[in-house]
Amino acid sequence: MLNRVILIGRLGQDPELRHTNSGVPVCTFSIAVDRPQSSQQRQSGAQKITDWFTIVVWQKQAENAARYLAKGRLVAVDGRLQSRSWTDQQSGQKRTAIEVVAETVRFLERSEQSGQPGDQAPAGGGFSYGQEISFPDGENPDDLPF
Amino acid sequence: MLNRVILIGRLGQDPELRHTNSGVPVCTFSIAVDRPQSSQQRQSGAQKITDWFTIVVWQKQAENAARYLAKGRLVAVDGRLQSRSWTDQQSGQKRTAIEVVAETVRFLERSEQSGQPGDQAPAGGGFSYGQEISFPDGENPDDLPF
Amino acid sequence: MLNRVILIGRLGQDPELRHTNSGVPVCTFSIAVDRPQSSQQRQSGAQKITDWFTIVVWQKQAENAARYLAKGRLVAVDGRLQSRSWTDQQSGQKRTAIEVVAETVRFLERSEQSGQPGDQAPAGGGFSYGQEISFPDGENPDDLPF
Amino acid sequence: MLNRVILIGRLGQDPELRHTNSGVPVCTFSIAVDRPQSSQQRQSGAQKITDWFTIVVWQKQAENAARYLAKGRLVAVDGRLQSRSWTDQQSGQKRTAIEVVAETVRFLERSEQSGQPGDQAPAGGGFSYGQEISFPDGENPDDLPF
DNA sequence: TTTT
DNA sequence: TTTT
Repeated sequence: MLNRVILIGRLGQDPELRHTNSGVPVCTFSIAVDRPQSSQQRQSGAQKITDWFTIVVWQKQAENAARYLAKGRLVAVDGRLQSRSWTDQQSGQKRTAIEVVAETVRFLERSEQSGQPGDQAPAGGGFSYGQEISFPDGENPDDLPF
Repeated sequence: MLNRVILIGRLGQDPELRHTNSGVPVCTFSIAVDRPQSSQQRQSGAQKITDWFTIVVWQKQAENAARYLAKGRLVAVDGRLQSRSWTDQQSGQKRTAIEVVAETVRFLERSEQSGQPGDQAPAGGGFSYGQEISFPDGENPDDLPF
Repeated sequence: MLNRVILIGRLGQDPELRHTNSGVPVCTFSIAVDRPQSSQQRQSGAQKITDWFTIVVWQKQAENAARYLAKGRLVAVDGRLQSRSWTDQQSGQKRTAIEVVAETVRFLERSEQSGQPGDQAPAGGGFSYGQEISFPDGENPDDLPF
Repeated sequence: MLNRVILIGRLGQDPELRHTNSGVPVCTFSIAVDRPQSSQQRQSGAQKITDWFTIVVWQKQAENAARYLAKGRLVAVDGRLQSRSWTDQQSGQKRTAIEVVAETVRFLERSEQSGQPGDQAPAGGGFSYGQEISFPDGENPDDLPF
């Protein structure tokens, strides 16, 4: 009934852009979120614990994420948790994945440079540091293409 | 760096209480969270989609959750997302589970009656409708006992 | 850049429905949110502390809130914080109010009965317990009518 | 019963550190949070709308905030909303302020340099970019010293 | 009152 | 798999 997730973390890899059968863009990437350590833990040299989450964005912000985000970038994600179940073909076991479907993705660092040749911010400053990628879809008639 | 999840949903089964090797109580349960449907979807008779999430609570609130919650109860959970990875013994595959470690669990319905014989709210009203279960642990030296 | 608020509380009064000059419905109500008390505080008979917040909902959910909510009802609100400044006519002082603009409002209790004569849930179950009021506006060209 | 706020914004001024009568450190600062604009609004040259919020942090993180934050810095705040009422001495009117009591404050930008002479990060890297300020108090026996 |  |  209520379902809200907010995360700040860094992309572990460049984002991946796909399209549903009907052509709707979907972008996925994973982010690393460090678990808070007490100063005691830090001082004792305890190893840092990192949680990894899969983020899914749709439509326009999918395209923007694919264009402007890259491995290592820091982002803030505001969205909802979603569970997806399927039967593993190999083992016949039922498995479940949990992903964060982002409503908004905020870039928390200026991308000094495009990670890929040809990647350019639109003229006129259409896309810049700290800007909201756009707005969520919320209702996607199509299944995820993966 | 920032990791926050808020969910409202209903328990799919009675909660399970376990203890770590060092005796720390941990309670787990899963909740069903209905995905919002547009009124159009509702009217068209589209089937309701439900996401299932595993909730983990520690220490005192673990004991309280085990005592006062039961299948079907409505709760609000405020916590953080956590990923846990392991290698499946069967297939040798690496797998990951994502759980919500609750800081607070709120009961949103009066429990008309205890689900288990012997379950009683403490005298003096120590535990009542809409009350916070207690406070989070945040730093659990022990691994999950499962 | 990121702005998210989630509250669960009870209406202090019946909601008020107004309309902007261009006819857009806006509903406001205030909710009481109890501050968590430690069991120690409770046992020591410390008086309960309650925070009061103003909730603003727009458009369709404004109408629904006005129709189905009433003093005393328990709701979950997911939205964003907003500050509004004006100059007090009396004193000439600049003042600021902070409100929660709700994206979604969830009814956490079945409304056993309408609070007002004539208030009826639409036939066909269009509006029921635990349902999302509708979806947010997000962009309101008109100022608040108060 | 549930009360959660997450904000990302920039400090409008340097933070202020005070102490309660019993010596507990409290730090306050205000942050500017830009309201999202559609690209249409941006292109039409609509003026940016900014909401201002007061953040309150206690104890250790109060000291850290006072030491490491400064006007203009970008922070993520995770906390709870609080209302505070008092009677204005001038007018005799009852007034209310709403503040965000931060549980955690994250610095989202490297502070290239201390804003104040004498401000130095502790040797040994005790306090660095992207680190959590510390943990909240939650129960402050003393009133705010202002 | 901030910043890009 | 990230980053400081």
